[in-house]
Amino acid sequence: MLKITRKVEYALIALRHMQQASEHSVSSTTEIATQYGIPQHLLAKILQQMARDNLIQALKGPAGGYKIKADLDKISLKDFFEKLEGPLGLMDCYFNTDCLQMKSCNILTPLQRINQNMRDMFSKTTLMEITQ
Amino acid sequence: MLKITRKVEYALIALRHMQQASEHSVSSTTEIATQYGIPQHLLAKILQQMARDNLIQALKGPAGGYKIKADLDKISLKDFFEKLEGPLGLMDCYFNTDCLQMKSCNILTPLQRINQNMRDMFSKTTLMEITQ
DNA sequence: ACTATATACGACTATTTTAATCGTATATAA
DNA sequence: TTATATACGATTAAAATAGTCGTATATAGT
Ligand code: FES
Ligand code: FES
Repeated sequence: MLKITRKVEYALIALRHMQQASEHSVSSTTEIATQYGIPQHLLAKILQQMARDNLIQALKGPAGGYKIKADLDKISLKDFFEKLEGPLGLMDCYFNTDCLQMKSCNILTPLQRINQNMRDMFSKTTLMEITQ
Repeated sequence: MLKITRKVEYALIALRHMQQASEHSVSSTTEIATQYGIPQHLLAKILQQMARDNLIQALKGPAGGYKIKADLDKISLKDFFEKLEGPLGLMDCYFNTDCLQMKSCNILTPLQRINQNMRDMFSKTTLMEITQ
Protein backbone atom coordinates (compact mmCIF):
# COMPACT_ATOMS: atom_id res chain seq x y z
CA MET A 1 0.00 0.00 0.00
CA LEU A 2 1.04 3.62 -0.59
CA LYS A 3 3.55 2.77 -3.28
CA ILE A 4 4.64 5.04 -6.07
CA THR A 5 4.00 3.66 -9.54
CA ARG A 6 6.64 2.31 -11.87
CA LYS A 7 5.87 5.25 -14.12
CA VAL A 8 6.97 7.67 -11.42
CA GLU A 9 9.98 5.59 -10.56
CA TYR A 10 11.07 5.41 -14.20
CA ALA A 11 10.58 9.16 -14.51
CA LEU A 12 12.73 9.85 -11.48
CA ILE A 13 15.46 7.53 -12.67
CA ALA A 14 15.50 9.27 -16.03
CA LEU A 15 15.58 12.72 -14.45
CA ARG A 16 18.46 11.81 -12.22
CA HIS A 17 20.29 10.31 -15.14
CA MET A 18 19.93 13.51 -17.15
CA GLN A 19 20.79 15.66 -14.17
CA GLN A 20 24.05 13.84 -13.81
CA ALA A 21 24.88 13.93 -17.51
CA SER A 22 26.94 16.90 -18.54
CA GLU A 23 25.12 20.21 -18.94
CA HIS A 24 24.94 20.36 -22.72
CA SER A 25 24.58 16.71 -23.61
CA VAL A 26 21.32 14.91 -24.26
CA SER A 27 20.28 11.43 -23.14
CA SER A 28 18.32 9.22 -25.49
CA THR A 29 15.48 6.92 -24.51
CA THR A 30 17.47 3.91 -25.64
CA GLU A 31 20.45 4.90 -23.56
CA ILE A 32 18.42 5.27 -20.38
CA ALA A 33 16.19 2.26 -20.99
CA THR A 34 19.07 -0.12 -21.56
CA GLN A 35 21.15 1.20 -18.69
CA TYR A 36 18.40 0.72 -16.10
CA GLY A 37 16.48 -2.17 -17.65
CA ILE A 38 13.34 -0.16 -18.35
CA PRO A 39 11.04 -1.21 -21.22
CA GLN A 40 12.04 1.22 -23.93
CA HIS A 41 8.65 2.00 -25.37
CA LEU A 42 7.23 2.58 -21.94
CA LEU A 43 10.02 4.94 -20.99
CA ALA A 44 9.52 6.74 -24.29
CA LYS A 45 5.93 7.54 -23.40
CA ILE A 46 6.92 8.79 -19.99
CA LEU A 47 9.65 11.03 -21.37
CA GLN A 48 7.22 12.38 -23.95
CA GLN A 49 4.81 13.30 -21.21
CA MET A 50 7.54 15.01 -19.22
CA ALA A 51 8.47 16.93 -22.36
CA ARG A 52 4.84 18.09 -22.75
CA ASP A 53 4.93 19.16 -19.12
CA ASN A 54 8.06 21.19 -19.84
CA LEU A 55 10.13 19.27 -17.34
CA ILE A 56 12.53 18.21 -20.05
CA GLN A 57 13.28 19.29 -23.57
CA ALA A 58 13.24 16.98 -26.58
CA LEU A 59 15.71 17.10 -29.41
CA LYS A 60 14.68 15.04 -32.41
CA GLY A 61 16.73 13.27 -34.99
CA PRO A 62 19.93 11.24 -34.80
CA ALA A 63 22.04 12.11 -31.79
CA GLY A 64 18.85 13.51 -30.28
CA GLY A 65 17.34 12.81 -26.93
CA TYR A 66 16.24 14.77 -23.90
CA LYS A 67 17.76 17.15 -21.45
CA ILE A 68 16.44 18.82 -18.36
CA LYS A 69 14.58 22.02 -18.95
CA ALA A 70 12.87 22.91 -15.68
CA ASP A 71 14.50 24.06 -12.47
CA LEU A 72 14.23 20.90 -10.40
CA ASP A 73 14.89 22.89 -7.27
CA LYS A 74 11.60 24.70 -7.67
CA ILE A 75 9.34 21.71 -8.33
CA SER A 76 7.92 19.82 -5.38
CA LEU A 77 7.52 16.09 -5.37
CA LYS A 78 3.80 16.64 -4.87
CA ASP A 79 3.54 18.70 -8.06
CA PHE A 80 5.66 16.18 -9.93
CA PHE A 81 3.51 13.26 -8.79
CA GLU A 82 0.36 15.12 -9.73
CA LYS A 83 1.70 16.03 -13.15
CA LEU A 84 2.39 12.38 -13.88
CA GLU A 85 -0.39 10.57 -12.05
CA GLY A 86 -3.08 13.09 -11.25
CA PRO A 87 -4.57 13.96 -7.87
CA LEU A 88 -2.50 12.89 -4.90
CA GLY A 89 -4.44 11.88 -1.82
CA LEU A 90 -5.09 9.10 0.62
CA MET A 91 -8.78 9.02 -0.35
CA ASP A 92 -10.64 9.62 -3.60
CA CYS A 93 -12.91 12.01 -1.80
CA TYR A 94 -10.14 14.50 -1.26
CA PHE A 95 -10.82 15.75 -4.76
CA ASN A 96 -14.18 14.23 -5.44
CA THR A 97 -17.07 14.78 -3.07
CA ASP A 98 -18.62 11.40 -3.85
CA CYS A 99 -16.84 9.89 -0.90
CA LEU A 100 -17.54 6.27 -1.95
CA GLN A 101 -21.27 7.06 -2.08
CA MET A 102 -21.35 6.43 1.62
CA LYS A 103 -24.30 7.72 3.49
CA SER A 104 -22.13 9.15 6.18
CA CYS A 105 -18.41 8.64 6.40
CA ASN A 106 -17.37 8.97 10.00
CA ILE A 107 -13.65 9.29 9.37
CA LEU A 108 -13.63 12.00 6.74
CA THR A 109 -12.42 14.83 8.96
CA PRO A 110 -9.57 13.00 10.69
CA LEU A 111 -8.44 11.38 7.45
CA GLN A 112 -8.29 14.74 5.76
CA ARG A 113 -5.92 15.94 8.44
CA ILE A 114 -3.60 12.98 7.88
CA ASN A 115 -3.88 13.46 4.17
CA GLN A 116 -2.88 17.07 4.51
CA ASN A 117 0.18 16.03 6.48
CA MET A 118 1.20 13.68 3.73
CA ARG A 119 0.67 16.27 1.02
CA ASP A 120 2.63 18.80 3.04
CA MET A 121 5.50 16.39 3.32
CA PHE A 122 5.67 15.90 -0.43
CA SER A 123 5.22 19.62 -0.97
CA LYS A 124 8.28 20.38 1.08
CA THR A 125 10.48 17.98 -0.85
CA THR A 126 11.86 19.12 -4.18
CA LEU A 127 12.69 17.01 -7.19
CA MET A 128 16.28 18.12 -6.79
CA GLU A 129 16.52 16.32 -3.48
CA ILE A 130 16.06 13.07 -5.38
CA THR A 131 17.99 13.79 -8.52
CA GLN A 132 21.01 15.57 -7.17
CA MET B 1 -1.57 7.43 -6.38
CA LEU B 2 -0.71 6.85 -2.72
CA LYS B 3 -4.25 5.99 -1.72
CA ILE B 4 -5.25 3.81 1.17
CA THR B 5 -7.30 0.77 0.20
CA ARG B 6 -11.01 0.35 0.76
CA LYS B 7 -10.12 -2.40 3.18
CA VAL B 8 -8.26 0.03 5.40
CA GLU B 9 -10.96 2.65 5.05
CA TYR B 10 -13.66 0.15 6.02
CA ALA B 11 -11.59 -0.97 8.98
CA LEU B 12 -11.15 2.58 10.20
CA ILE B 13 -14.84 3.33 9.84
CA ALA B 14 -15.70 0.23 11.83
CA LEU B 15 -13.18 1.07 14.54
CA ARG B 16 -14.49 4.56 14.92
CA HIS B 17 -18.01 3.26 15.03
CA MET B 18 -17.17 0.86 17.85
CA GLN B 19 -15.13 3.48 19.65
CA GLN B 20 -18.13 5.74 19.75
CA ALA B 21 -20.55 3.02 20.82
CA SER B 22 -20.98 2.72 24.54
CA GLU B 23 -18.26 0.94 26.46
CA HIS B 24 -19.98 -2.39 27.05
CA SER B 25 -22.04 -2.75 23.90
CA VAL B 26 -21.06 -4.67 20.81
CA SER B 27 -21.52 -3.70 17.17
CA SER B 28 -22.50 -6.34 14.64
CA THR B 29 -21.21 -6.58 11.10
CA THR B 30 -24.70 -6.04 9.75
CA GLU B 31 -25.21 -2.92 11.80
CA ILE B 32 -21.98 -1.32 10.60
CA ALA B 33 -22.30 -2.50 7.00
CA THR B 34 -25.79 -1.12 6.55
CA GLN B 35 -25.08 2.15 8.31
CA TYR B 36 -22.10 3.02 6.10
CA GLY B 37 -23.03 1.21 2.91
CA ILE B 38 -20.20 -1.31 3.10
CA PRO B 39 -20.63 -4.75 1.46
CA GLN B 40 -21.46 -6.93 4.43
CA HIS B 41 -19.43 -10.00 3.55
CA LEU B 42 -16.41 -7.90 2.81
CA LEU B 43 -16.65 -6.06 6.08
CA ALA B 44 -17.06 -9.40 7.85
CA LYS B 45 -13.74 -10.61 6.56
CA ILE B 46 -12.04 -7.40 7.60
CA LEU B 47 -13.48 -7.56 11.11
CA GLN B 48 -12.42 -11.19 11.38
CA GLN B 49 -8.90 -10.23 10.51
CA MET B 50 -8.89 -7.43 13.05
CA ALA B 51 -10.14 -9.92 15.63
CA ARG B 52 -7.28 -12.29 14.80
CA ASP B 53 -4.93 -9.33 15.19
CA ASN B 54 -6.42 -8.68 18.63
CA LEU B 55 -7.53 -5.21 17.70
CA ILE B 56 -11.12 -6.11 18.44
CA GLN B 57 -12.88 -8.88 20.29
CA ALA B 58 -15.56 -11.08 18.75
CA LEU B 59 -18.68 -12.23 20.55
CA LYS B 60 -20.52 -14.96 18.71
CA GLY B 61 -24.16 -15.83 18.65
CA PRO B 62 -27.31 -13.71 18.57
CA ALA B 63 -26.78 -10.23 19.94
CA GLY B 64 -23.12 -10.83 19.24
CA GLY B 65 -20.71 -8.62 17.37
CA TYR B 66 -17.41 -6.92 18.01
CA LYS B 67 -15.99 -4.47 20.45
CA ILE B 68 -12.64 -2.78 20.71
CA LYS B 69 -10.02 -4.74 22.55
CA ALA B 70 -6.72 -2.97 21.94
CA ASP B 71 -5.63 0.39 23.25
CA LEU B 72 -5.97 2.50 20.15
CA ASP B 73 -3.81 5.15 21.70
CA LYS B 74 -0.84 2.84 21.58
CA ILE B 75 -1.14 1.62 18.01
CA SER B 76 0.37 3.68 15.23
CA LEU B 77 -1.23 4.09 11.88
CA LYS B 78 1.85 2.52 10.37
CA ASP B 79 1.45 -0.64 12.44
CA PHE B 80 -2.25 -0.73 11.68
CA PHE B 81 -1.67 -0.40 7.94
CA GLU B 82 0.97 -3.09 8.03
CA LYS B 83 -1.24 -5.44 10.01
CA LEU B 84 -3.95 -5.13 7.38
CA GLU B 85 -2.03 -4.70 4.16
CA GLY B 86 1.51 -5.82 4.77
CA PRO B 87 4.73 -3.87 4.25
CA LEU B 88 4.28 -0.12 3.95
CA GLY B 89 6.67 1.64 1.64
CA LEU B 90 6.95 3.82 -1.42
CA MET B 91 8.92 1.12 -3.23
CA ASP B 92 8.89 -2.66 -3.19
CA CYS B 93 12.59 -2.69 -2.61
CA TYR B 94 12.24 -1.21 0.83
CA PHE B 95 11.54 -4.72 2.07
CA ASN B 96 12.69 -6.75 -0.87
CA THR B 97 16.17 -6.36 -2.26
CA ASP B 98 15.09 -7.27 -5.78
CA CYS B 99 14.62 -3.62 -6.61
CA LEU B 100 12.74 -4.26 -9.85
CA GLN B 101 15.62 -6.41 -11.10
CA MET B 102 17.29 -3.23 -12.21
CA LYS B 103 20.94 -3.36 -12.87
CA SER B 104 21.58 -0.21 -10.94
CA CYS B 105 18.87 1.95 -9.52
CA ASN B 106 20.16 5.48 -9.24
CA ILE B 107 17.43 6.79 -6.96
CA LEU B 108 17.45 4.16 -4.26
CA THR B 109 19.19 6.19 -1.59
CA PRO B 110 17.20 9.40 -1.93
CA LEU B 111 13.93 7.50 -2.23
CA GLN B 112 14.67 5.62 0.94
CA ARG B 113 15.03 8.90 2.77
CA ILE B 114 11.64 10.10 1.53
CA ASN B 115 10.17 6.73 2.34
CA GLN B 116 11.49 6.95 5.86
CA ASN B 117 9.87 10.35 6.25
CA MET B 118 6.55 8.92 5.23
CA ARG B 119 6.84 5.94 7.54
CA ASP B 120 7.83 8.25 10.38
CA MET B 121 4.77 10.35 9.77
CA PHE B 122 2.47 7.34 10.02
CA SER B 123 4.41 6.06 13.00
CA LYS B 124 3.73 9.23 14.93
CA THR B 125 0.00 9.12 14.32
CA THR B 126 -2.07 6.82 16.49
CA LEU B 127 -5.25 5.05 15.58
CA MET B 128 -6.98 7.02 18.31
CA GLU B 129 -6.37 10.23 16.40
CA ILE B 130 -8.68 8.91 13.73
CA THR B 131 -11.27 7.12 15.77
CA GLN B 132 -11.73 9.52 18.64
C1' DA C 1 17.79 12.89 -51.94
C1' DC C 2 18.43 8.97 -49.01
C1' DT C 3 19.10 6.65 -44.77
C1' DA C 4 19.53 5.78 -40.10
C1' DT C 5 18.15 7.23 -35.72
C1' DA C 6 15.43 9.57 -32.80
C1' DT C 7 11.00 11.50 -30.80
C1' DA C 8 5.49 11.50 -31.00
C1' DC C 9 1.36 9.37 -30.14
C1' DG C 10 -2.76 6.64 -30.12
C1' DA C 11 -4.65 2.02 -29.74
C1' DC C 12 -4.34 -2.17 -27.85
C1' DT C 13 -3.23 -6.12 -24.65
C1' DA C 14 -1.49 -8.21 -20.49
C1' DT C 15 -0.70 -8.39 -15.76
C1' DT C 16 -1.39 -7.34 -11.15
C1' DT C 17 -3.87 -5.60 -7.48
C1' DT C 18 -7.99 -4.62 -5.26
C1' DA C 19 -12.81 -5.36 -4.39
C1' DA C 20 -16.61 -8.13 -3.91
C1' DT C 21 -19.24 -12.50 -3.78
C1' DC C 22 -20.45 -17.27 -2.56
C1' DG C 23 -20.87 -21.38 0.11
C1' DT C 24 -20.48 -23.67 4.16
C1' DA C 25 -19.21 -24.38 9.02
C1' DT C 26 -19.51 -23.16 13.87
C1' DA C 27 -20.95 -20.85 18.10
C1' DT C 28 -24.62 -19.36 21.24
C1' DA C 29 -28.55 -16.74 23.21
C1' DA C 30 -33.36 -17.13 23.43
C1' DT D 1 -34.61 -26.12 18.17
C1' DT D 2 -34.17 -21.90 15.84
C1' DA D 3 -32.51 -17.59 14.55
C1' DT D 4 -28.60 -14.78 14.41
C1' DA D 5 -24.05 -14.06 14.56
C1' DT D 6 -18.98 -14.90 13.59
C1' DA D 7 -15.23 -17.86 10.80
C1' DC D 8 -13.02 -18.82 6.71
C1' DG D 9 -11.58 -20.59 2.30
C1' DA D 10 -12.57 -20.40 -2.72
C1' DT D 11 -13.92 -17.98 -6.43
C1' DT D 12 -15.13 -14.13 -9.50
C1' DA D 13 -15.34 -9.28 -10.93
C1' DA D 14 -13.56 -4.88 -11.53
C1' DA D 15 -10.15 -1.52 -11.67
C1' DA D 16 -5.61 0.12 -11.89
C1' DT D 17 -1.11 -0.50 -13.61
C1' DA D 18 2.30 -2.04 -16.82
C1' DG D 19 3.77 -3.11 -21.17
C1' DT D 20 3.36 -3.71 -26.40
C1' DC D 21 2.58 -2.50 -31.22
C1' DG D 22 2.15 0.16 -35.32
C1' DT D 23 2.78 4.16 -37.62
C1' DA D 24 4.00 9.01 -38.27
C1' DT D 25 7.32 12.74 -38.13
C1' DA D 26 11.64 15.20 -37.52
C1' DT D 27 16.58 15.71 -38.61
C1' DA D 28 21.66 14.92 -38.72
C1' DG D 29 24.87 12.76 -41.56
C1' DT D 30 26.16 11.02 -45.97
S1 FES E 1 -15.51 8.24 2.03
FE1 FES E 1 -14.00 9.80 1.92
S2 FES E 1 -12.94 9.64 3.81
FE2 FES E 1 -14.49 8.17 3.95
S1 FES F 1 14.41 -0.20 -7.72
FE1 FES F 1 14.09 0.25 -5.60
S2 FES F 1 14.26 2.43 -5.49
FE2 FES F 1 14.66 1.96 -7.57
